[in-house]
Amino acid sequence: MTLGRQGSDAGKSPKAYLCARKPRKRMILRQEIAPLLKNPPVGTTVTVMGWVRAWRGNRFMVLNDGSGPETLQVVVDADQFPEEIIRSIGFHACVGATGTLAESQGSGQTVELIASSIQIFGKADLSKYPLQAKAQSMEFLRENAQFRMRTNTFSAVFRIRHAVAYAINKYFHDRGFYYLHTPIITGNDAEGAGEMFRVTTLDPINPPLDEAGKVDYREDFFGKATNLTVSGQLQAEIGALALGKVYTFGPTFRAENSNTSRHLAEFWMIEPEIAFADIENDMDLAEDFVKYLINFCLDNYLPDLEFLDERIQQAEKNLKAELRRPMGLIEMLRFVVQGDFERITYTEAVELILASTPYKKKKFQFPVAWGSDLQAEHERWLVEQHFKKPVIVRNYPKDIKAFYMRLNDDGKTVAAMDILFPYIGEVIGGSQREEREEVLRARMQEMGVHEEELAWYLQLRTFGGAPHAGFGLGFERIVLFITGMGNIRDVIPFPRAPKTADF
RNA sequence: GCCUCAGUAGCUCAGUCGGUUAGAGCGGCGGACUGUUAAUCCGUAGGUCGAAGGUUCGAGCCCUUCCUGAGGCGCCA
Repeated sequence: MTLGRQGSDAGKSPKAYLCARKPRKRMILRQEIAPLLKNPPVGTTVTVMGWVRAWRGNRFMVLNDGSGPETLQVVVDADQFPEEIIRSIGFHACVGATGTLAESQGSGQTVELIASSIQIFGKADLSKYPLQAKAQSMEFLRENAQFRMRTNTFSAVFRIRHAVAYAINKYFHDRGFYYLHTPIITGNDAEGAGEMFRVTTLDPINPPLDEAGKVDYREDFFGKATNLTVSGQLQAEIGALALGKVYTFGPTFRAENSNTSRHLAEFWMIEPEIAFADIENDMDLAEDFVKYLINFCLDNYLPDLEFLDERIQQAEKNLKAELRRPMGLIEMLRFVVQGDFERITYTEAVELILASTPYKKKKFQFPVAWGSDLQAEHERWLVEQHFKKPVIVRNYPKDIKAFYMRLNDDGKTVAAMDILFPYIGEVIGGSQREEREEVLRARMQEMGVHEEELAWYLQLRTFGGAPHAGFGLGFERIVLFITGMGNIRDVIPFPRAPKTADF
């Protein structure tokens, strides 16, 4: 039995993963299909276990066990097995098969398993089972999330999701960062990143009231009003100003009524925070980091990416040429990691948009002016039409950015940066943090952030402060980009969004 | 939260100008076949047309409200 496959663990002896004791008699022993097919031991007896992807001609059973996108065709001589066994084989039934691995007589695969014994683990009654052996809509599969990982598309998506998560931890670990767990329940109401979910144990029908007749949170579990976190950044800064380089990687919650294919109410976010760093260091780290994640998937999960690439091309075959993606998935991923991201200032971005053809032809719906935020249509023009590659925009007007971002010498802009990707828009938002106590205090006042709530945050500047910077990467957004999926709800196993909390 | 589109069989969809008994492909079920590649062939069952209300002699189709989904926008990662 082997764990791990194309990753850095591949090639190690399978024994390394088993405990030292000898296999017991009743222990289930199987070989996983993806590693088996890398170097197929033709002529030997093997046992595989998985779910039936296709059952053709009462003779050919195609198995997949999730170890990769690869399938193994099992040849079943119906006369050699009881009818009950044969009748139990069907789409997405769970089956084990033992037999001899042989060169395939057919043309769709190189090897196949000639079954000598078959074990039915779980039948799937096709008159009731919702999925079919054909292309199904993403929406339908989302409603049947208990089964969707058995499909080619979603098993590939979730293997890639794993790969990205692993690569994140590996990247930071290899570079001396420490993984910091910031709180999921927070008493800060000043994180400044949108609407929050209230966490309470008070009776919602009959809550305790204070003298003013308002809900008395002094009687709540934590003795104060608490919420689910919208960001671990402020706490990560504590870590950076002690451990030097830290990152967080955990769930984040935003109670915004966002109905788009790029937003979730519960998503995972990576927030590195580094001491002794300015906005330039921050951009260098962010660019190197996302390129690493993409390269890791290209190097270790290419079969899954190839499947997803093929799937997108099939889906877009019937679209008009101008609606199709200009590049295939893998082609685009290679393109992104090969070149430098374009780096421009907000001011330059505004100038470029004002000089653009769509602006002159009044194709943009929203006005463009220095001081207002770039609209999605402007960002898309910059990334997809003008530069045709990822773009980092930095030095935004201070009035449209958060209080903790470092004020530039011009007094008008802050050292903030957004990385914009084709198709998915903003994938990273970051900044150099304001380390000058008096400037920070003034900014908090300006933005209406109460000092007393963030006294500890200000103290990081009073005592042993340092220039520092960091950014937030939306985990599902980068998975969305790497898999080429169209909706962020399809790259998280159990999506949470407005009116959506099934499973 | 806003705009647009959609909701008809298990799935994907067609349904003309409001008119008799609502259709197809796939899937299911029954059978045939057995070196297939989403196998193929024959047969067959399956619908409260998203919900409620309204207009009309008559509504899948028109009107109102609501629910759900998709795409776009805003908020952001």
